[in-house]
Amino acid sequence: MKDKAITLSDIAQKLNVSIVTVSKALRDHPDISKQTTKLIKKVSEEMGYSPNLMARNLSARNTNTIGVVIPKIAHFFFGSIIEKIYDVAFENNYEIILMVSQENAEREKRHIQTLLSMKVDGIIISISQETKDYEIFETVKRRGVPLVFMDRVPEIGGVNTVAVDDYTGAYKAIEHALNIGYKNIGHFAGYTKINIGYGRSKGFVDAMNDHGIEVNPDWLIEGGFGEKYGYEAFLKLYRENNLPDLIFTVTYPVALGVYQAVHEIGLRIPEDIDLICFGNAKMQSLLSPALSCIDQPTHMIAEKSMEILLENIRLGEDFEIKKEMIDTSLILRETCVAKNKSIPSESDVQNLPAGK
Amino acid sequence: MKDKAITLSDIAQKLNVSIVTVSKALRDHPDISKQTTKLIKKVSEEMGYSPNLMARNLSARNTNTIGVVIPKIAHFFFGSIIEKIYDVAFENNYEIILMVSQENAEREKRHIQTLLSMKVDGIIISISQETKDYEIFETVKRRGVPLVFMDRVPEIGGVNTVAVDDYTGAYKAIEHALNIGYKNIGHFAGYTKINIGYGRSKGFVDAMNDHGIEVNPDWLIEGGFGEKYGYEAFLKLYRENNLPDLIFTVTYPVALGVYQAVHEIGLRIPEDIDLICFGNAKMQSLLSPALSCIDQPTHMIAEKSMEILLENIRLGEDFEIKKEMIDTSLILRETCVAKNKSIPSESDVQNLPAGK
DNA sequence: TTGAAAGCGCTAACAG
DNA sequence: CTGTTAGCGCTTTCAA
Repeated sequence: MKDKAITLSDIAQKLNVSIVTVSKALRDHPDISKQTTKLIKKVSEEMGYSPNLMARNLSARNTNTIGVVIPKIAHFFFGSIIEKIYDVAFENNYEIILMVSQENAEREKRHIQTLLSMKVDGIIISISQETKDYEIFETVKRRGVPLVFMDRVPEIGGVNTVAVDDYTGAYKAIEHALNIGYKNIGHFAGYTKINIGYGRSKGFVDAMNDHGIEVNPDWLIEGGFGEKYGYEAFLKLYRENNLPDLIFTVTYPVALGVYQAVHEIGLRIPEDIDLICFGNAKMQSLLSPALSCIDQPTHMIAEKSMEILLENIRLGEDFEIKKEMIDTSLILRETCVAKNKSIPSESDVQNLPAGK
Repeated sequence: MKDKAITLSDIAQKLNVSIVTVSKALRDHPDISKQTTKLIKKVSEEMGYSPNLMARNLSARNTNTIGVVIPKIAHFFFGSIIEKIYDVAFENNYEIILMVSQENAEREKRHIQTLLSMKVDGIIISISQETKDYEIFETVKRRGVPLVFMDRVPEIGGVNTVAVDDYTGAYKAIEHALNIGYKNIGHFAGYTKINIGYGRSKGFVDAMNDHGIEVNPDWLIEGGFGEKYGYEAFLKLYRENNLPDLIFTVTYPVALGVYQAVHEIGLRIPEDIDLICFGNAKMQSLLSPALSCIDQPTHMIAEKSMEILLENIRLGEDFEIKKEMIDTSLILRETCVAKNKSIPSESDVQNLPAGK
């Protein structure tokens, strides 16, 4: 009933040539004459030949495949990065094997092992929020598999990294807030053990201190990068009757959690509590009030990561480690634009992306 | 410099046993004694062995790998489905090869061919909005590769499908709108050539007609499933000075496009124009006003699709084609709750998902 | 220009 | 219980 897949040998038999000839012809090897190449291609097309990649990759040394490991996928930041990675891979004739760690270090490790077993040509990874053991990354390096850390970068040397300038982004945002009159500023910091949490948190603290304001430790809360954490952290402060005037959140899901809590309690933004977050998503401009943020250009992160990885793959041993730093920009919408007033700013009206 | 990967033969040599013994031991084959199995496992662990999946899959007949093709990824609906698919795959020890067609039929076809070449054990696909040629799906069937169509389903027989009950969902939503007093209802219908567009559109038309209201053709606009289309369709009606009272959009991104346009123009929802859409996303409850919608349970779609596919893989020829229909539910928030009034409903306060 | 031989790393069938 | 023999489908020498 079901067709068996056509193999090189089927084609060879039909044409009374050797398997090798067919193999070469299909890959436009100069050994084979134009004429036979053409014939062979035509026939294999007719027969519905499709190469067995397992076999091809077993004898060849490269798979034209890139492994990508991310912590989450139903998340604008990663979704957007992934989309771009897929596009760049497609243009360069690479396949992507995407793995999702769900912020779980154990799972992440298994995924990397699987990628090694799959003989991917290179790996791009954004580590989980709980990853502490970097041994597996050493293994990857030892295997000679090109590796790029993206956004969430561990503290190990000799690896490619593409990171966002978290520190400066946070610093400038807080500086802006101070300039418009805020003093009582809190920070929902996520995990400060991960570079992104650390950089953003440090930017916050330094900006405060540089402006002669001491950080209130009650308002500096660690926890996670998701909504639930923002929701709970806000409720905690609210119950303690100890709200700052402005909260700077480490990611935008954390800010959404705050919105949610604020809505439920019946408070108002920005009158009762004002907000700004690290990370952009097009939905933020549709929130009410529209959420201001520090924008990380996801497509650039994706492009840079792919660019570095592909070059590393191409050059192999000759490649020199690259550390890329991506700049952020402050996008002011309707939050964090004036202390204790709800003045919609004249700021950037976000245009819709063209390709939708 | 770089370590070569350890193979079975390396382990065999070190232990003075045959390759086969090692191979069997590592897979807990009953042939091998507990003791040697234990020893072999210990040693290969120490040596850092990781199986070569290319080789394994070439000699075995299955790859424990599932191919998934979707039109977009940076989109709540698909992102959410994909996340769940990854989870279910992980639990069942399958790997996922995810391909993104970007709503492009040509690309979709190439992706499917690649998946066949990769010898995936099965394929789940949500077809692109422009897919017309179904020949490739026949090829998949002929190859005997289990196939499940998810959400967007082509009109061909003899295939597994997991679809949402678009018709009933749309019908009930419109019925609700009519009940609360709306008569001038428009519909941004996307592509009605695809099942989801067709079903939703038909539900809309039938509900209207069944309640004795004729559909105004000016208010029934086709175009696409993305924001840009919603944005432009609304502007078109606005410029023509021909707005209905309520617009039912085929997807939630289309509704977001409308929000965007409405904001820019300076109109208000729901006073000037009211909205309801097909498809839920947690951000909708944070919009102002919170957007009412017809909820499609993404996790159930993902689970059902995987369940059917895995069973089809397990049973092979003995499997009987399944057609699954997923029910929707109406979630009323702050739009489409009362004609020409902005009354926040007492409706479902959406709780946060636990696992975030 | 073509093809025969060898092998990529692994598994399945059989025999000892 | 263990190992020998044959491949899986393809590519890469190397000889004709």
